[in-house]
Amino acid sequence: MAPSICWFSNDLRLDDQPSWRAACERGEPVIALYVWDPEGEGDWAPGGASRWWLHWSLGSLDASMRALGGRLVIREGPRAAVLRAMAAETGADTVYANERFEPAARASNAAAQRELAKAGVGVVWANGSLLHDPWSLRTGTGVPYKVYTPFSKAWRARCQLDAARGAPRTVPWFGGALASASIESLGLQPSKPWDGAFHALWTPGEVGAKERLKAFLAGPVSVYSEGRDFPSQPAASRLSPHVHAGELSPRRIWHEAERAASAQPAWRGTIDKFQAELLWRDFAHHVLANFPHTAERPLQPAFEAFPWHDDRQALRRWQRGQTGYPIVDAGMRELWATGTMHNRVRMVVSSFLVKHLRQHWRHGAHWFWDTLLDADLSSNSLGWQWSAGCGADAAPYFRIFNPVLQGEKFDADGVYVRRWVPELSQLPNKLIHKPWEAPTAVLAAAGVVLGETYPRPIVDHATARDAALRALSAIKAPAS
DNA sequence: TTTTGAGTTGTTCGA
DNA sequence: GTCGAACAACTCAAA
Repeated sequence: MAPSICWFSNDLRLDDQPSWRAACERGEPVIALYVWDPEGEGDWAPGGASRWWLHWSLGSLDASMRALGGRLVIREGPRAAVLRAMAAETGADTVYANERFEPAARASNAAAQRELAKAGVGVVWANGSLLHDPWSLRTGTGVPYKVYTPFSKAWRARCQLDAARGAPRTVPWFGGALASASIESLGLQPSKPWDGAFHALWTPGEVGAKERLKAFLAGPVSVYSEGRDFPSQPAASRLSPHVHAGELSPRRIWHEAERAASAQPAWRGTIDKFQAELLWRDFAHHVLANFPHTAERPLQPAFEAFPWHDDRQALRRWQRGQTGYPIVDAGMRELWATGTMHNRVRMVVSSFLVKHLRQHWRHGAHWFWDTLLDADLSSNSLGWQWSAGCGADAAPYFRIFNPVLQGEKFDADGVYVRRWVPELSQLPNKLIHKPWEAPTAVLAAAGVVLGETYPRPIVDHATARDAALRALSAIKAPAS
């Protein structure tokens, strides 16, 4: 019988990996293949931070396979051509792969499948990245959901979650010699070294992912529901980059969380909250898969006419964490230094960009895409459109975060700001989120010179808020 | 078809 | 300082 190819993409794991299991269980020789094909991702080729992660995650997967007596074969080029060539080279007649749901990836995967069919090679698709496929859940009238709550209710009522299945015990490795590109040759590492702090914070790969999940469910999850809004508390799971790379299956996470809840009944509520985030992730994929234009354009058509500003200088100051609003700057600097940003702060900085600076949400989406280790097209698009008020379940027009109040509420002791904006660290708690209100003597004592050691606010909150509200009313009720 | 209740994460103002 | 209401009107989803 002919060998088969297991084609890896955003599923860089062996545990609960349906296409890997299917390929191994077929019993014929298996080739484990990763194809580096950024062009197949359309306008959303992996950003810098995602590439950094991918580099190490591929290494981890290859190491796991070598420990099992095999290896990961890596090739570069258009997926259709690479897969077809590999099939021709090995005589493989079947490709096993997990589906992708982002519009460009879906299209190029479909094209690859057609190309393979011409050569008599079949593709067997599985879903390894979502709890549930994004197509079958529909409202009573048969259309996709646009609101999270009914989506989640329908999910809980109608979706059965299969058990997670461990890695296959034996792998019938393909015996022939196959050329493989080295991971280094893919050029995934940054040319300028901005990833200095990453290694201390992250362990890309399935092993690190499992450890982090275990550690999270052993303790921090118990305070997740109350603590997750406070950026200086260690209550976040920090699993998202692992999930994005596919090093953990969402199904595995769900079941492990369920197990923790059974062992600790008092944690039921907080674990519900945590599991709901997995449903949000599914919801984001549901929205992008069914409304494929929403990576670029607003779900709500009225927002096509929104009067965005185009101020490169302001955008740059936002990106660099130089807006003069400490909580915003702390978040943007955390992002740059660590490849992540606390969720609460993501909302604050995105609201600030689209409401206070009135820069198009796409600018923010692109910056996050390049700098976030967990950059996920579905979640990123949903999140930015939510912040801008133009997407599914969007924030109401009047919900404009006040960066001072957000700081005072969620970083009352200033621990988060002091960590990321050290030039303000000597200010007292009462002023750390609004240094421009500090008396001269206090500023001097703290070694702060506004406009020199730390910027003055780029915009006045009240003024910017009013302008944003006016802009929003303009697209809802155009002046006649 | 029409109606009804609701909509992740907020702020401001006036009492 | 605390508290409740207002902040548009619309869209979504289900009854």
